[in-house]
Amino acid sequence: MREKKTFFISTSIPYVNARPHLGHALEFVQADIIARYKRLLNEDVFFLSGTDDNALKNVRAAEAAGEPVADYVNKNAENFRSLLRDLTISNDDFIRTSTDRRHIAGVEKLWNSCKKEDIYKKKYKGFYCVGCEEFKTEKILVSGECPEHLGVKLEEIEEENYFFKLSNYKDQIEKVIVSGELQIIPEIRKNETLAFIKGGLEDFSISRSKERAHGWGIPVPGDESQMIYVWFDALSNYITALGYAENSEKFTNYWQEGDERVHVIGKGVNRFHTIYWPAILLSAGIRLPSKVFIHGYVTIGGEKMSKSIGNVVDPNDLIKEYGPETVRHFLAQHTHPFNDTDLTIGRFRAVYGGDLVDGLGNLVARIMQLAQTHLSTKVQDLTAPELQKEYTEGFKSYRIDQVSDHVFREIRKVDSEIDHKKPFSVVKDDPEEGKRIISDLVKNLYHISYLLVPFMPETSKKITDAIIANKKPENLFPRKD
RNA sequence: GCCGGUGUAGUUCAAUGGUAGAACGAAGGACUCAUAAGCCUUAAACAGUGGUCCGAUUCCACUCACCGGCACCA
Repeated sequence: MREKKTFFISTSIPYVNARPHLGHALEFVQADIIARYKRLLNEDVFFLSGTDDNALKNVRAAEAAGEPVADYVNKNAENFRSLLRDLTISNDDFIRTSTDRRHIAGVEKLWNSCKKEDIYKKKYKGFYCVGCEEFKTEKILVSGECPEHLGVKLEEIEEENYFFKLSNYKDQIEKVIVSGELQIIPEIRKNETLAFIKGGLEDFSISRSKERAHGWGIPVPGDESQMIYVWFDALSNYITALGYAENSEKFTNYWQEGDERVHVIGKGVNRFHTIYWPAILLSAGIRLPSKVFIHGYVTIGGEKMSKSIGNVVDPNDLIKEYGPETVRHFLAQHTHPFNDTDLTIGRFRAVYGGDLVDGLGNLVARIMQLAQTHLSTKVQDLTAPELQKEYTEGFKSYRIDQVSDHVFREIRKVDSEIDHKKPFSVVKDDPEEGKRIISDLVKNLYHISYLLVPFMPETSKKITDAIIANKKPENLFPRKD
C-alpha cells in the first residue's frame, strides 16, 4: 500500500503550427488548478503537458514559412513551453513527440502491443485537397470543393494505409462509459459520445504514406513506407511520457496502478479521447484513463478565435499588461468550465479592477496596514482552514468557476467584517480588544491565502510572506487608469 | 435533416413544486483602517402558449430564438 493516493493529470498536446492562443491558456490553467488542489490535499501528483510536433499541419505551416520543419517546430514548441512558465503552470514534465526518444520508443511499443488482428492494411479512397493536404469528407464540401480552397479541384486519391479495428471495441467502450469506469465530464459530452457509439463505429486509419507525411513523423514499425498518423502518435504521449517504453516505475505508479488518471481536453477532441484512445489501450492491454474533463472554448466577441477573422488573443499580451495571476483568475472564475465563454477586453478589465484591485488587493492592504501599525509581532498559531463544502464539492464536480467564486465571497465577508467590527476605532479606546480583532483578521487573511493556493499561487505566497513579516506589502494589484 | 441542450434582473450566471439569489452596472446613505478602495440600503428578471396540480419559473406538450454533436478537426 502506498501512503499517498496518486493522481495523474494531463493537458492535451497542441499542434505547434502557430503561437499559443488564449484557449490553450485556459486548458493549462484549468489543469494546473486541479493539479495544485490535489497537491494541497497531499496527493502524489504527476502533471503532464507537451506538444504534438508530428501533426501534418506543422509541416504545412513550416513549408509556408519557408523553414525546415524541425526548426519551425522547435521554435513554436518553445513558445508553448514558455507560456506554461509565464502562467506559472506547475507541470512536472513536458513531452515533445518529435524529439523525445521515450516517446518514439513508446509509440513503437504501443503499435506492436496492439492485438495483431486490430491493425490491418486497407485501401482508402477519398477526396484530397492539395491546399489543406487533407482528405475531406463529402459532407463538408461546398459544391464539390473544399470550403477553404474554393476553386481548387479536389483529387480523388486512393491510398493504402493501416487501419485500427475500432469496431472490435464498440461494446467494451460503451460499457466502461456507462458504468463510469471511464468518466466523462460534463454529462453532455458523455451523452454525445454514447450517441456517437450507438451510431456504429468505423475503423480509422492510423498511418499515412511517407510521401504524404513529407517524411515527417514516426515510421510504422516494420514498414518504412508508412508513417504513424497523428492520433495514434499524439494520444500515446500520455503513457510514453511516463516511461511506458521501458515499463518504468513511474508508468506503473501513476498509470497502471494509479488511483486517478485524468485528461483535460477541449470539446473538439472528445471523440479521440473517449473512443479511439480507450480502444487502443484496450487492444494493447493497458489500463484506461479514469476521467476525461472536457472544457469549452474562449470566444471573442461571440466568434471563435481564428486567424482569418483576426481576433486571436495572445495570452502573452494579457500577461504582460495584467500579470499571470490576473489571467489565471479570469480564466478560472469568469469562464464556464464546460461551456464556451465570450471574452471582451472590457470584461477582463472589470474583473481586474473589481476582484483584484478593489477586492483582494485592497483587503490585503487594509488588514496588513492595521497589523503592521498595531501588532508588535506577527500573529501566532496560523493554521490551515477547514475546507468548506463549496470548495471541495466544487472541485469534485470540476466547477472551478464556482470554487473561485466561493473564495472571493470569503474576501467580501472579511471586508464586511472590518466595517462592522471597526478595529481601527476600537484600538484607540481598548487597545487589547483592537489587537485581538486585528489578529483575527490576519488569521482570516491567512485562510484566504490558503484557499488561493491552487488559483493564484504567487499572490497566495506574497500574502503569506507579508503575514509572516507582519508588514504591509507593495500593492498586489496596482490600479490602472 | 436527425439527435441533444439552453432561454431567469441592463449584463454574466445560480437556485427552487409553495416569499426567485449573487456578481458587475445603476441610485441613495453612513463611515475612514485601506489601492478615492470598502461597508450599508434600494430599484431591477422566471421567452411565449396550453396542460397536470390546491399551487409551476421548476414537471409535460407545442411555438419561437440561440447553442452543441452527427468520423479521421489537438
